[in-house]
Amino acid sequence: MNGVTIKDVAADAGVSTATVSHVINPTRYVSDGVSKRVQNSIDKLNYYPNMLVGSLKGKGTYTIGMIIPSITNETFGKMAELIQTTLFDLGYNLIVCNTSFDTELEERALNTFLMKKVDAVIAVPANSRCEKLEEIAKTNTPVILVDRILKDVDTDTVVTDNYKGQYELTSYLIRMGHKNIGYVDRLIEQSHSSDQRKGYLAALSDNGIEPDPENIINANGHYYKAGMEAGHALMQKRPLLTAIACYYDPIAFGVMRGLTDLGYRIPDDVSVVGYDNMLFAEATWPALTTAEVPVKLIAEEACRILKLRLEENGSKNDKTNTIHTTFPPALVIRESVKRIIDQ
Amino acid sequence: MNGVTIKDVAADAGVSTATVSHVINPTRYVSDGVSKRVQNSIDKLNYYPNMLVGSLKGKGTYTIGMIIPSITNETFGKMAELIQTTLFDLGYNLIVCNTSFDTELEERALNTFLMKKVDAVIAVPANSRCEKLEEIAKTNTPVILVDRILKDVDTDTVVTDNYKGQYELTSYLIRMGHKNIGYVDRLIEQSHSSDQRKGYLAALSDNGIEPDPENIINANGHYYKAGMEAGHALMQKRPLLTAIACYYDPIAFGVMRGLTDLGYRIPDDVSVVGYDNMLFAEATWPALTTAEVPVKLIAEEACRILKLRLEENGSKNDKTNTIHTTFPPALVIRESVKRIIDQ
DNA sequence: ATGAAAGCGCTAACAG
DNA sequence: CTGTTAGCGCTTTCAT
Repeated sequence: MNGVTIKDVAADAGVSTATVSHVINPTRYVSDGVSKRVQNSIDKLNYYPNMLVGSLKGKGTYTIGMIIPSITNETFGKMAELIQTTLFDLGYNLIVCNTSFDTELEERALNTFLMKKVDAVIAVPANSRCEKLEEIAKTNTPVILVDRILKDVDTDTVVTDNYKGQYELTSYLIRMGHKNIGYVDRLIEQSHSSDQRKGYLAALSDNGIEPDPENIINANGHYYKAGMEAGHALMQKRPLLTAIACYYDPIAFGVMRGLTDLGYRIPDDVSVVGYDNMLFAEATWPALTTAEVPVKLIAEEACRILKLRLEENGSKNDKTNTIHTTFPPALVIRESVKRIIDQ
Repeated sequence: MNGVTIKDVAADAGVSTATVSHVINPTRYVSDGVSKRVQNSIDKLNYYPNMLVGSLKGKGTYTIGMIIPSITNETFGKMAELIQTTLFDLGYNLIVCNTSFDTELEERALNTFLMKKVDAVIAVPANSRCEKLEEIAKTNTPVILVDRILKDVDTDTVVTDNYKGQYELTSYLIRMGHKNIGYVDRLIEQSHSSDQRKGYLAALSDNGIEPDPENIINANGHYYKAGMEAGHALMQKRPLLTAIACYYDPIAFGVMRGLTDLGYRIPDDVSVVGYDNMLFAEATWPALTTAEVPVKLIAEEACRILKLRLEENGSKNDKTNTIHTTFPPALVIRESVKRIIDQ
């Protein structure tokens, strides 16, 4: 039976609740004998101090709220896990809410965070706007945006530089001698995806290659099948392409499969690169060259900032300016790109 | 600025805190005019009622604690996500703690659950024993075990029948004409893995095939590379095998890769089956025949039981007996098995 | 070296 | 129809 309170312990040990409190914390001297008696009662009764009460006394809840589109997504999942374990070490628990890109759900989740008095919010928002997050940001509850930025909100942000990631990947293709480089883009326009495409375009321009809109196609989904279709369609209308960059590993995998079905050999006839370095990218055939979102760095930085904000709130100092950290993805070179130029 | 309390609202609206409370909940009649005034103040001040206080008044925290080895694991991640979203609809939040199979971490997580007064615990325990969980199970905090069972604890359980899953998979191979069937097992002995191997062995015996211990090999890890090595080793010592069953999809993928390197064609020379139906199983070449853990059913059943227990606790009725549900995995037939017998 | 009691935010029983 | 107040579990002054 739970519901053992400090009173029960105090009664059992024959002391006041104050003394029990001081034994637990320990916030003032308690004689050895009394201390032991109290400990015994605690153990005997299976007493677990109610942390929620502390929040009534201005101590914070030691709970952080996190919204995320889906922990099932490999990148997001890793972030959530890393953040959770790091925060746990700092004495905080994480309430995670999956939003599946549903704005309404997102808002409801944030509302419960507010009612549960979370000490901070970590968000991978569904869209580029979120009123509730704007509202919370004005509050003294810290908000930290991860992997996605938000319009009209001034909060700390920790993001990937997808422009640079795709720029590097495309530049790599060019260094390997490719000039006719296709790009499979996502259908829905989001800030970070357009950054990625811009990186592809800029790399071409910067290397004296005129970008051709016809070399870009939109995949109809985020799954490998969409990649197969896109690969088919793109190669059929642009047979001279020697390389295809894709916004996402599963799409790249689909493109490889699709082109193989069409009789192309990868990478001998067509080189392919993905994006995200998902677990299976190492296991495709040929193994996929891609760019890796530095999830671990992002999670660590988010926690570092969080800790900072939490400490600031505790000491009632002036808030320092918002922090914006950007991490470039790392090029992961494997076997899906062929060098078609002499060294 | 947060920290707006019911008092602030009451003062702003010129009413008592009781009235504000009754407007929010709504638990007694409040005249239209007053009600509107209060609502206005609430909106104006951005008041969010403190849910944590309710728990002091015996209302529960509407928070559920979940321990899980790693949400990064595809199956566990799906479970956590499905459980979280379902519980959210029921008005509950989920505190997730990743234990990475660390018993000590698991215990600490459970301790904080107790101090945060979670209304229930959902656990995918790291091992077959967990004292803290035993302790909690004796309490009136419901404990629901998912995907793993625990010795010496009488709690509700929702698990997969891995014996049956592997039995079905192996029987399928036999129906397709295979008699020399290898098995790649995991290294570490855990209850559910031995079930799986037993299913393999039983399917052989029940079909008049004498199990041969030499046909079984232990993979040195859970990643595809371990599968490659195991595949090599197994085929080298048992060249007559026509099929290999693996305890886990990534291992099966590794076996396919490894055997392909050795010059075998899959499934023409050797058939391969995996286990878990991970996302990439559809995308391997050939697409992997495997068994799917019915994650959705498991999550739904876990939530159904949870709801039941929560309601019971509320109504102080007698606890009904513990519920033990088992779901069989579903056979997912794709292209990695060849029929070598006439219909 | 320890106890008594106020008070955190809110609800519900009691008053009017 | 609405207000007053005790009390949930705990911490923390203030007393002793």
